[in-house]
This record gives sequence, structure tokens and C-alpha cells, in this order.
Amino acid sequence: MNHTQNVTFEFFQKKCREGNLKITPQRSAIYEALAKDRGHPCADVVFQRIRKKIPNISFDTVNRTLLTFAGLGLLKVVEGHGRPKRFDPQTHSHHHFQCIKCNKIIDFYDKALDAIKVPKDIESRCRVTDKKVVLEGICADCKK
Amino acid sequence: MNHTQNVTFEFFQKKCREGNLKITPQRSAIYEALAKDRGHPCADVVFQRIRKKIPNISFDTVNRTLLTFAGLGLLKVVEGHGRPKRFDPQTHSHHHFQCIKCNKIIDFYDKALDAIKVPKDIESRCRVTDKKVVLEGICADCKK
DNA sequence: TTGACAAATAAGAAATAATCCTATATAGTA
DNA sequence: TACTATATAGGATTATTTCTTATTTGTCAA
Repeated sequence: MNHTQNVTFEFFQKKCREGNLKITPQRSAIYEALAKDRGHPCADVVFQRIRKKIPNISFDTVNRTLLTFAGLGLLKVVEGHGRPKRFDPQTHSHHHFQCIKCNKIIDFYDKALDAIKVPKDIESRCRVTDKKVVLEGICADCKK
Repeated sequence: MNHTQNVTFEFFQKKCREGNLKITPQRSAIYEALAKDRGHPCADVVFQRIRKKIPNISFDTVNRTLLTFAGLGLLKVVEGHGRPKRFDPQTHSHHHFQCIKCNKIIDFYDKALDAIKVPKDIESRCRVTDKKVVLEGICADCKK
């Protein structure tokens, strides 16, 4: 299974058109930087990376753009305990393990877990837009 | 099923002894204030509530104590998107729905979901200390 | 291709959250 | 009651996020 489907420049363009967002060099660079990252970076990490290409870009632009993208469904803000918000270019449903020591987030995919059923009382009262399994614990690196 | 088991003063005392924490009026008040709250408050909400009983308590004490309690397993820091950290006196496994509009967190309980199996590759590499289902969407109030 | 306009950006200021520092106070214990 | 390690208050500091405003830029129509 290809887990990076939809993380493409075409997907970015399509979503921008849908959301009436102008395609600027900053936005392109921000999406590209996030898309190639498997590690759920926070805004500052994305910012530092993009500075190498666009030296005078501002942090605010990066952060605001990431949040705008999240509103569009172009990426996700990752749930979690850590302070800085973390972003994830994967927009299709997947699951997370988060290390309580280093805050690292590990994606995992599992057909059985994708099939979890939303309880009836939640289903009837709320509109559920995403469901996932979140595991917590100590990652391989921190176990050493 | 009683979902508030263990959220008692006795549980608090037991955990404090285990962790070699002195039982101070501040700590007692903080635990009591959180225990009676069904709404996963952030540190500031707990702080405001406790001020009515202990007017000169400091925010730092409340926040530090909540984090200490979390380290002890006396409460949990709730995963989620909202900015301020949120705390939950329920330490036994349960599941969350979070509203993406108002950030409200709704607990729910479901035997089938409690039984979710951790994938083998995660199980073998990491130590998993908690597992839960996290739903996201629009709550009943925000749907109106 | 050019001009006009709405939208986007940079830069710095402000707001919000979390943590640190240190002198003083206190719980637990002999 | 006195001792000692721990905890607290209060203020300062740092980290993170958001806002404001002047300027720039992408897009669209002519």
C-alpha cells in the first residue's frame, strides 16, 4: 500500500483552487517542505527549513499558512501532548504512537484498526470527521 | 459501570505516599478540584477555581502540581489540538471525542474499543502504556 | 501585456502559555 | 518541639502563537 498518495503538488494546487487560495512561492515551498517530511514537524522546523530557500520569509507566514492548509484539509494538525503544534501531510486516516519521553510520533497503518466502529450515541449526536487509534508509551530509542 | 472509580481522596493519598509527595493543602485542593470536574479543564481553569479557597495560591504551583500528578499516574494529560494542556482525573482507559470548533472533549466508553489490538511491530519495538480511540468532529452544541 | 484590486507577505508588537528562580514556609519525622 | 528536606509564592523569563499594518504580489480582465 502506498501511504503517500495525495501528498503531491497536484493535490496542493487542487486544494488551493478549491479554497480560493493564491499559489504563492511561499505556500508552494511550505507544502513541499512538509510533504517530504515523515516526522510530523512543528511550525518552527518547517520555518528553519524554508529559510534556506526563501531567506526572508517570516515565521508568521509559515505558521499561518500551515493552519490555513489544515483548515483546507491539505494537511492535519496532529493531536498530542507536546507544546508546539505538529503538522502531518497525511490526510487519509492513519494511527499514531507517541513517545511520552521524546514526544516523537510514529505513524502506523492497520486495516483492523481502520475499521473501528463509532459508538451509536456519539454517531447520533456529533458529526465525526476523523477517527484514529492513539497509542502512548516509550519508543524504541528511549527504551535503551 | 462506575466510571469514577479511583477518583477519590484515598487514591490521591495512596499515590502521594508511593511517590514520596507531601500532602499539602494546595495539592489536596488541586486534586479535589480536578476530581469533581467532568470537563478536562486546563491548568488556568483549575487555578481560578482553587483561588476561591486558597486566594494566594500561585499559578505555577497549580500547573507544576498537575504535571507532577500526571507523572505519578494520578491523572492524565489529555491529547488534543487545543493550545493549553488539558487534564483528566480518569486514569483508567477510556476514549475521547474532541470538537474541532470549541475544543470540548467528550469521554466515551466502549467495550469493543477497549479491546483494540496493538499491531505486532509496534508492540515489539515500543512499550505501550496507553491505548485509546480518538474521534474528531463537530459536537452537538456546535452543530446547531 | 498591462493595470487594477483583492489577497498575501514581512516585520515587529502583543498576547498567551509554560517554566524557572529564589527566599520563605511547611509537612513529616525524631 | 525542632529539624530537614520538600513545597510554595511571587516575580521573572522563556517559548509559542497570534495580531497589526504597511508593502508587495498573484490573478484576472481589458
